[in-house]
Amino acid sequence: MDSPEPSSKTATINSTINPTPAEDSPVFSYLSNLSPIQPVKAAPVVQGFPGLNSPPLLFTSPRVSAHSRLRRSQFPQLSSEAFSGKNEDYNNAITDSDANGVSVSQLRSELSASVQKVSYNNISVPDESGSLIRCVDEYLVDVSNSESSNPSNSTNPSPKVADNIPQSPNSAAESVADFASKDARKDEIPKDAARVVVEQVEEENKGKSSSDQKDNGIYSTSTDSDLPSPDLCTKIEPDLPADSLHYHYSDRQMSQLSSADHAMLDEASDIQTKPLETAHDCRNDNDKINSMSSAPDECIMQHDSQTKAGQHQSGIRRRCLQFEDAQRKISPTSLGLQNTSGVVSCSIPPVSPAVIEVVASVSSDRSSTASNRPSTQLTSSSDNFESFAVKVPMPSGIGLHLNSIAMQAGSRAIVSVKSAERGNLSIPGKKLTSMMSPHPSENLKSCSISSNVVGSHLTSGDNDGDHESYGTNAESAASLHLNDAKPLNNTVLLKPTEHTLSHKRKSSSEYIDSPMNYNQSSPKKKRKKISDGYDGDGCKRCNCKKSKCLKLYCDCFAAGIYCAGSCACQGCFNRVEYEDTVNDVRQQIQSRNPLAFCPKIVQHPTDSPASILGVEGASFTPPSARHKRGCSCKKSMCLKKYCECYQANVGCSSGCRCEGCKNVYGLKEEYGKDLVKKHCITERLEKSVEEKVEMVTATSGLLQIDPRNQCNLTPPTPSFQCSNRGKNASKSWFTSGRYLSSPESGQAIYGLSPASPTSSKNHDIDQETTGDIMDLVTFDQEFNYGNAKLANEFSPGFHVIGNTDDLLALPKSQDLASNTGGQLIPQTVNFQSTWPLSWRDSPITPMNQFDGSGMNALELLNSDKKPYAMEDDTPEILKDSSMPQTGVKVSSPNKKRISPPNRHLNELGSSSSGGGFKTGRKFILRAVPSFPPLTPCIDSKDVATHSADNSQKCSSGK
DNA sequence: GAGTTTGAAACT
DNA sequence: CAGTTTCAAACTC
Repeated sequence: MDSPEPSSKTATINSTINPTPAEDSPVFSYLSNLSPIQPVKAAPVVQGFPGLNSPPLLFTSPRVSAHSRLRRSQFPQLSSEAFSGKNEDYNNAITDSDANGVSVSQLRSELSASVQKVSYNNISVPDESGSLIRCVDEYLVDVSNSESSNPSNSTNPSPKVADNIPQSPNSAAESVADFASKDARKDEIPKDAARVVVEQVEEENKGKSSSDQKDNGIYSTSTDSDLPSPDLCTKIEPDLPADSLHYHYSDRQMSQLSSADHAMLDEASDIQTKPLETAHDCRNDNDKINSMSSAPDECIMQHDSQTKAGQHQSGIRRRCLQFEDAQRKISPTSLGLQNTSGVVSCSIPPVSPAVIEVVASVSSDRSSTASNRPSTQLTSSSDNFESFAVKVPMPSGIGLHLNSIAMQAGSRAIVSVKSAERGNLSIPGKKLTSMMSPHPSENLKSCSISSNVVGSHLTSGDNDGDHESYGTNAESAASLHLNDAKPLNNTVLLKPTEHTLSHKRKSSSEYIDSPMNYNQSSPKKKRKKISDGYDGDGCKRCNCKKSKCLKLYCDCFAAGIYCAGSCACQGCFNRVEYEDTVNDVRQQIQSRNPLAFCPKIVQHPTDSPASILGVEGASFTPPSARHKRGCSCKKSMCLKKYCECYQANVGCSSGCRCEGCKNVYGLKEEYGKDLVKKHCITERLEKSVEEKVEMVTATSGLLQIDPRNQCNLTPPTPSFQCSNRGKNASKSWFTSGRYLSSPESGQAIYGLSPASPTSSKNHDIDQETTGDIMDLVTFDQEFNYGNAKLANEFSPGFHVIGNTDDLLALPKSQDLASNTGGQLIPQTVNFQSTWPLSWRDSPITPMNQFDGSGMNALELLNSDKKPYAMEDDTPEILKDSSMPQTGVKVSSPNKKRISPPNRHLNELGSSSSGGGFKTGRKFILRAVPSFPPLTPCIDSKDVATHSADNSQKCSSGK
C-alpha cells in the first residue's frame, strides 16, 4: 500500500521535525557556527515564531513552504557561501539553474514577492530586502539547480509529485505517529516511496552535507503532518507525496528555523529540500506523470482553504489538500523544486495573506526577538516564511465538502480570513485575528482546529500523523509553520491536535492491518475526539459505524480526507492503508456524480462582489457563497446545522429546495433578488468598465487600469467570443472581483478542473442562474476556506496567485522587483502561458475558457493589483468587491498599475493570446516587477496541473 | 451518554 | 426522476 510509504516519509519527517535532529545535523551545527545565532532547540523555535498566534500557525504551514523558499534564498546568503564548499551540488545546481531561466526567474520572482511581502509586513524589511535579493537569487539558483538536476522534474513536476504523493499521506500519518519512533519507523517504512525519495534525497544531500540529510528527515516528519491531506484520496495522495515532500522540506525548514536559527535551518532545509525535490522529480517524473493523470480525482478538499484563517485552514487544508491540493500541488511540485515553490506558491497565495499577517505579527515579534539573531537573517527568514506561507497555503485545495468546510469555514471568520488572505497579498494583516472572531463558537472551533493543526506540526513530531494523511501537503506546510509559529498561540491548541493527529498516524501505522481497530486502538484519537467533532487539524472527525467511511456519509471521506485517529469511526477503511480501496470507491462515487467530491459551497459570480464586500465585513460569505446543490430542509428552516447551507454559513439559493427557509445567511428569495440586482449592477459596471477599458487601452495605461476595469474589460474584450459569456464572466469576474479575482481565477481553475462540464456550463450559462455552477469549486473553496480559496485561485492560476502575491507584494515588492525585474518578465510570460493552461482544464470551450481564464488571470493579476488601486476607479460594486478582498491591500497603487496591463492582457489574450501576452507581460513587469516572476512559471505549471487535477477530480476523477 | 431528529446520501 | 431506505450528524434530554 501507499500508506507504508507515507508512513516512512512521515517517519522521516518526524525525525526532521524534532528540533534536536536539526541541531544534530552537521549542517545545523555548521550553520550555527557560522551564524551568530545559535541554535536554540525548542525554545528557539518558539522564538522564531513567537509572534505567530495559533491562527498564524495555521498559516504557518503554508508559510513553511514559503519559508523554505525564503530560507533557501536566505541560505544562499548566509549559507550559500558557507555551503558552497559543502554543497557543491547546490552551487552547481544554482549555476545550472541559470540555464533554466524561467524557473529561476520564477523562483526569484516568488522570492522577491515573498520578500517584499515580508518586508512590507516587517519593519526589518530593509535588511530583508537586501537579504531577500540575495536569497532570491540563490533561491532561484536552487530552484534552477533542482530543475537542472532534474529537467524532467521541471517539465513534469506533477507526475513526479504524483508518485510521491500517494505515499506521502501515509508517510505523513506515520510521521505523525511518532516523533521519537520516527527514525525507527523510517527504517520500517522504507518501503514507502516517500521514504525512498527521502532517502534518495538524503543521499544526494549527503554529498552536500550531512546536515542536509538530517534536515530531510525533519522535513519528512513535518510533511507527515501535512501529508495527511492526501485525503483527496488515493488519487491525490500520489501527488501529495511530492508536494508533501516539498512541504516537508518547508516544514522542516520552519521547524528548523524555529528550533534554531532560521538562517541556519533555512540553509540546511534548502539544501536538503532541493536535493530531495530534485530527487523526487527525477525519480518519479515519468511515473508521477502517469500517476498524476490518475490522481486527478479529487477536487481537493478545500478544508484547507477554509482559512479560518491560516490555522483553521491549515487544519482543514490537510484534508482538503488531499485531493485537489495534493493533485495541484503535486503537479507543481512535480515540476521540481521549482514546482515546489511553485506548487507551494499555488496553494500559498491564498494562505499567504493570513500567513503574511501572521508573519507580520511574527516578524514584529521577531524583530523584537530578532535582535538576538542577525537582523538580516531573521528578517529574511521571516520574509521567506511569509512568502512561503503565502505560497504554501495551498489554497489550491479548495473543494472541500461543506461539512469539512463548514466546520471551519462555517463561520464568517473564515470569510474574513479569505478576504484577509487576499488582502494579505496586498496587505498582510490582521485578518487572522479577525477571522477568529466572527463567531465565538466558530472561532473556537476554528481556533481549535487551527491550533490542532498547528499542534500537529509542533507536536507533529510527537504524534500525529494519521489524520494528516490526506491533508498532508497543506498540513505539512501548516505544520511547518506551526513549528515555527506554534510557539505562542497554538501551543495549547496544538497539543490537542497533535494528539489527535499523532494518534491517528500512529494508529494508522498500527491499524493498518485492521481498519476497524484503527480508531479504537489509538488513544490519540481520543484526544482529537475531545474536540467537538473536529480533529486536531480542524477537520471534522467522523463517527461512522456502517459506512466504513467509504461513503459520502462520512465527512472525512466526503472531504477527501483520511480518517484520523480522532475519528471514532468503526471499521474505517478511509485510511491511507486502504488508499487503493478509498480511491476505488471514490472513483465509483465520482462516476456516479463527478462533483461528489467537489466543494459543495460555491460563490456566485454575481454574488461575489457583495460577498467580497462582505468578506471583510462581517457578513461576507454567506451571501456570496451558496451551496451547490442547495439544501432540502423541511423542518429545520435552515436554521440548524442540519442544513448544509446554514452549516456552511451560506445563504440559501434558488437551488435550494428547502421549505420555510429562514436561513440567517440569506434566504432564497433574497438571493434571487440579489442576483437580479447584481446582474443589473454588473451590467452597468461592465458597460462602465468597457468604457474605461477603452480609455485605458487607448491611453495604454495598462498598468494603471483598475481591477474592476479588468473585470469589465474582460467582458468587453473581443476575446470573449460569447458576448453573453463575456458579460457573465465579466460580471462574475467582477463580483469575484478584484479581490474576488482570486476566486475567479480559482473558479476558472477549479471550475475547470472539477467539473469540467459543470463548471464550463456555469461559465457559459449565467452563473447566477446556476448557483451551483458558479462557483465552481473555486468559490466554494474561497468560501469554505478563505485560504483554500486563495490557494485555489492561485493554484489554478498559479500565475495568478503568484501574481497576486506579487501584486500584493508589489507595493513593497516593487522595490525588490527592481532587483528581480529581469526575472519578472519571464515570470510574467509564464504566467500568461499558465492562464491558457488553467483554462484548458476547464471543460469550457477553449475560446471561452481562454477568455474566461484571461479574465480570471487578469482579474487575478488585477485583483492583486487592484487591491491597491481598485478602489479609485472601480465602481462601487467593484470597490466593494475589492474591499472585501482586503480592505487594506486595496490601497496599493501598484495594483492599479497592474490592472491596466491585465486588461490588456485580457483583451489581448482574449482577442489573441500572442499580442496580448506580450503587452501583458510588459505591464506586469512594470506594475509588479518583483512578484510576477516568482510564481508565474510555477503557477503556470501548477495551474495546468491544478486545472488538470481539478478537472480530473471534479470531472470524475475522471 | 443515550435517544431522537434531521436531512443528505444511497438505493430501488 | 421520484420514492424509499440508510446513514451519520445534529440535537435533545
